[in-house]
Amino acid sequence: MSGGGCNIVWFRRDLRVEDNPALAAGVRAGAVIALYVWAPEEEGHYQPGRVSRWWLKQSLSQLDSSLRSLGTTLITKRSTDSVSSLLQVVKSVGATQLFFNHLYDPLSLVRDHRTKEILTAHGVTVHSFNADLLYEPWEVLDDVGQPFTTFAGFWSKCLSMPYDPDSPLLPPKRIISGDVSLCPSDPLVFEDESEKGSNALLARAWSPGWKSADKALTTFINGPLIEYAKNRRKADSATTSFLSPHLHFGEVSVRKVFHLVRLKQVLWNNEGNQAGEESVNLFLKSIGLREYSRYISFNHPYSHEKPLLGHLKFFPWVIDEDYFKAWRQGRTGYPLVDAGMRELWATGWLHDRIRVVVSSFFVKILQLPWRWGMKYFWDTLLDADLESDALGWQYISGTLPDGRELDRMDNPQFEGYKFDPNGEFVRRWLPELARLPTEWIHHPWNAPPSVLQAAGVELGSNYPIPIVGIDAAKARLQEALAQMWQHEAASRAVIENGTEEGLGDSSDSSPIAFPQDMEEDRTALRNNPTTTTIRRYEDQMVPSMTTSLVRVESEETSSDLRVERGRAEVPINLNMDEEPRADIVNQVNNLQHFNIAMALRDAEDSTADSSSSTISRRERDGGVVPVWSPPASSYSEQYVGEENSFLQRHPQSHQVMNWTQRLSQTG
DNA sequence: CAATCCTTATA
DNA sequence: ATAAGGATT
Repeated sequence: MSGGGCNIVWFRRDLRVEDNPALAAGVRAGAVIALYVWAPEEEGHYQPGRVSRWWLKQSLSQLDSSLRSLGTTLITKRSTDSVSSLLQVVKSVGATQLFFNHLYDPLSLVRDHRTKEILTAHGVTVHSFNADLLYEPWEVLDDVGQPFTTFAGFWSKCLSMPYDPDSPLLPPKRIISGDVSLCPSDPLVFEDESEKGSNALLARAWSPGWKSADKALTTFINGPLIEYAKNRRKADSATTSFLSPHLHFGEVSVRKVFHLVRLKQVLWNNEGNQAGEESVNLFLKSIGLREYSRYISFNHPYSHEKPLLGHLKFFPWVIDEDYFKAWRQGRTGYPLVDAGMRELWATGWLHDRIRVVVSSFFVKILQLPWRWGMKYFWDTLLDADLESDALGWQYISGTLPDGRELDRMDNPQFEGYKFDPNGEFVRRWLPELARLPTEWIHHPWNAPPSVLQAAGVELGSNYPIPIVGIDAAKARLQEALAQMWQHEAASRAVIENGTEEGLGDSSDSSPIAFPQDMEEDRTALRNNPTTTTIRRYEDQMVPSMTTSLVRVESEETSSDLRVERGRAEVPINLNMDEEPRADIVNQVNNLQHFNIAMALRDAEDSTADSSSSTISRRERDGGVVPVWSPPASSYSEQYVGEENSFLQRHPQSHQVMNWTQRLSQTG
């Protein structure tokens, strides 16, 4: 087939052939070149982390084999600028049309707009589609045509739209391939040597790709779904859908999920099965939250950087990298928090409830800047998703109109008994506490010395004393909030008096920089752009000793226990018992090195001085990506309203809402 | 039946 | 924290 008049289908986070509107349209239009462009530098701070890249690699390879069975292959390009890569491919294959599916994160909104402009200017017809949502953000409006500002309103509107979400499309029967020889693929590198060991562990628990996505969906709908309402609150239950990473990469379409769940609901309804109703509603609600995260991102395209409710910008964050490190490494002294953070570290996964616990602890008890926590989630979660995570952290930080109040402090001890009443979750991830009776498992600092001794727990030695006491945290939070409101009022007064802005605002004119060890080494990257980003960010590595291994020893038990617990400890079924565990046995023997290694790492890390350099470096690098530069306009509104200037500077192709006025009425 | 206590959920 | 709903008296 000659390249003339062929169509490019640009895959991004829609790595599937089923229910893929862009692919379907491309196939209908004629010969297809299926393209994936890997340009992580475009994502700025939010380049995919180790586990995301691990996932992506396999998902792409499965997409490629699907495409091959349909008649073409996936062309991959390594790039630092998607749009110019697209142009190159257009030229080399002589394409006349481009098809892609919408994304709603701030960078994609801008990049896709630019793509449309530039390619159109080059005579290419660009078609874009909704493949990620039940309804496009601009379709879901209230009675007066404004976007909703609370989830409840948004979601009930979604559920009562006058038309159903589009039905899932079947995969194409056959794809007429464009001339792929005109456009050779670049090899894409998604992991470096240092990451291989950590990544090897992931494969025991997860299998990326649309096939597993479909399987996970069916398994969930036919199994755990009916009990979802009951079970979703248990910290370590394997009763959630485990669909989030699949959904993030678009391996299964949310519309398919929605339709199948709805079918089940109808079925249960006809059987008079009431139990299923609540479960279905709750599960669909979690799908709805994902929708809402896109909705928020579209309507507030700065929400990953800036709080939606402006007052939070006056919050006096505690800039303490030792706190931050203790949180990341699960050494805060609060067992539920620590267990969660160790699970995240070792597996890239965390139950939804525990995400709330650890992030709330982060913001309210440690009072670290929420963006640090969000960035860590982004770097370490298998289902890292900018829109969802931004929504989650803003919810926790009290900057959504309907989020939690910031002054409502959650107590990890009580939450522990709520979500992990028998302490099983804590014992699994904190083997050093394994022998502590349930009575004390969530507050070892209160346990009598004799109990601690019997359990082999030495507070301050093999398990930390709480790094911040609850009472102290409460006091500090009250103080911080008072200060925040005071500054907020002062700033508003300044504006109302018509005084020139700028007073007292200077410190907030740019977000608090990430600690330096969180930043990519861009120099290395620029010198060698074909490799993945080099990071000095060690938390992306599984600790040489994973907690599961510690457990094996501490419980001095045989392999069958390991197998049985291993099932629960990793989210998805796999046959751990078939694995020869020589590697693990080896590491178990090195158990004692675990804490030492950590201590050494701490010592090394403390030499790195974080802070100031980050921002200027970012500014210098601003040419490639539309870098977020916070506008210098006033703070007169309770809701941060400056994204209008963002939109003016970075226009979007999708319809843009004038929601600002609407928002300021709500607060 | 109303008042009160208790549980639960909270995007 | 608090509001709603359920259970209890």
